[in-house]
Amino acid sequence: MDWIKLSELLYPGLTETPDDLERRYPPRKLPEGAAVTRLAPSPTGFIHIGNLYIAFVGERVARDSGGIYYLRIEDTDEKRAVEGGAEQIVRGLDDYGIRFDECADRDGGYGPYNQRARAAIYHVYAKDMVRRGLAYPCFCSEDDLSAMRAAQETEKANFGYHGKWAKCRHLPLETLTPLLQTGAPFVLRLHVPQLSTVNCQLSIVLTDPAKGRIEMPPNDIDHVLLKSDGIPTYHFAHAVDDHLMRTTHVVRGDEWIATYPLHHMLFDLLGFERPKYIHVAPLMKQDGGGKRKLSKRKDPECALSWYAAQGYPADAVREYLFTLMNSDFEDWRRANPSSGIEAFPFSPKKMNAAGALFDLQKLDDVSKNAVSRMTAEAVCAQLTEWAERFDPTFHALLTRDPAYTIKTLSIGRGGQKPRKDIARWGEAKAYLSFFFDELFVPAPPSDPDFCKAYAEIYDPALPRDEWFASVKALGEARGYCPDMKQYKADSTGWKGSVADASASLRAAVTGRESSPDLWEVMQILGKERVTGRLNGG
RNA sequence: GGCCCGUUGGUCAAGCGGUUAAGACUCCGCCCUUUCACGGCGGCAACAGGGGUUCGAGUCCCCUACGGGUCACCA
Repeated sequence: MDWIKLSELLYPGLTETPDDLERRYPPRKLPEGAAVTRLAPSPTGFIHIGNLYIAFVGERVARDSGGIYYLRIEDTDEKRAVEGGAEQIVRGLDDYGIRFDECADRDGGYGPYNQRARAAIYHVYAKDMVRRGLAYPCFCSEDDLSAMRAAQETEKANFGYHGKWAKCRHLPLETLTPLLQTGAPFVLRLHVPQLSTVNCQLSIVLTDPAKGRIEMPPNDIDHVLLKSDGIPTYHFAHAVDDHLMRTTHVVRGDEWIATYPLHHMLFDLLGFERPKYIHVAPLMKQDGGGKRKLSKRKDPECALSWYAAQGYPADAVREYLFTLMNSDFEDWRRANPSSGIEAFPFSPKKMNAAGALFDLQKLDDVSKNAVSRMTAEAVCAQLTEWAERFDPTFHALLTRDPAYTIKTLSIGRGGQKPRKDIARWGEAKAYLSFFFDELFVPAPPSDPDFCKAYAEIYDPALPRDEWFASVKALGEARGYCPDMKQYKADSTGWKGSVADASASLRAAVTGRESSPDLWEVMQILGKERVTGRLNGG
């Protein structure tokens, strides 16, 4: 076979060489040990919570080493591309503090950062591989391939385009030439060389900080390198791009482990130095007795947009994801409650090899803690922003008197033991309802007479202690024991305890069994509204 | 079916040949307390099963079971 001739037939007039590209994209000038990592999503516009999880890993590996974190859009599949999808991804990740040093509109000298725009680059390597007899055109149709697959199943052979099944592998130039001249569609396949030429390896080894040492048989499949539209498959693009963009650490989902032997072979054949790999296990979901991968179709919490709609603060989602990434994160956070997350000593080695089950209950807890550490002003700002998007009616109430709103959010905040009432902004409306007459839902108090009597003597000028005393005194006169210990020891003769008396007041004023500190609630509400509600109005 | 990976309480998990097998979430109880919370203390609850190796195994090896991934002109 005259491979040079074939390469000219395939890519006439293409004169650029791999060496030219080496010169155009020289090694980065970075300090020793600086890692270059990337996020490489498809521009579907949909961000999976797992994408964010992987993004954090890559971002931390780059940042912690003083390296580069960049975004490459893998738009090689037309069917999946969505208008504006790439921008949505950048914006969505930005909300969670993910920033890219390089991306489509911030070229760091290694672009373009969209794979479709790199077609000419891939063709240089494609032509070079054909010249070296490492790639060939394949004219098999979809039907041919499914027939092959069916035959392999009956013969119990390994699936895939390899060995005797690779029909187009040995087509002579005389057959190829007319086909190509008539413009018959073809894909370019890898021509797997004799194993002996690939360092005689009987097995290849992947060493991964998260997964340990994995040994696998070498690739023997003639995988597709370029699709019929001339755009590469993931595998070929991965090798070319991550080499040319000088990626040092490939952070990706562990579903790629199975194709690692192919990637290993591609890097070797192309003469590229292989990067390090960090394969991240998927986030799982409890499903009946077992667990499965979080699914875009079945699980709403799979989408990053869901967290925004629920009103989970971005910080909380990030904190939770970090607890899944490195299990000592929680201990670190307890010891360093106010440190920025970048101070946490993240390590890929500490990641679990198996997929972690995503637990919304735990997220709520983490989120409550995160919210409890925020100032009232910060809570107000985020809540208002959330409501503007997702609950306009509530937004109108919150912004009617911002100072008032901040007061309602200040109760029990800022001390050593802050309250933990809210996990997500979507819960805030119910939590704050009694502060707004439009939302207030009255509940009948257990002792309306007591409430009315208390309305007579309520004095907002009283400081908290004296206010307590006045509740106790009136309660005692009406049969409520003022001393909890005494009441617990012997309740005979009492209508209830001062706790019951308070509960009655709380019900009248807030319409609920539980609320923040009643004295402060009353202070904020003002005498008129308090006495009105105590009187059943 | 082939090839890989995984399996410690309901969940997240520490553990790196000798531990009373940490800690966190959930749930329950008690304490604190004017209430609601917060907080404190305590409780329930685990090494998938079977064989080895070893004085000794959650930790090393093998087998089985179960779970996951992959085997596209998708990434």
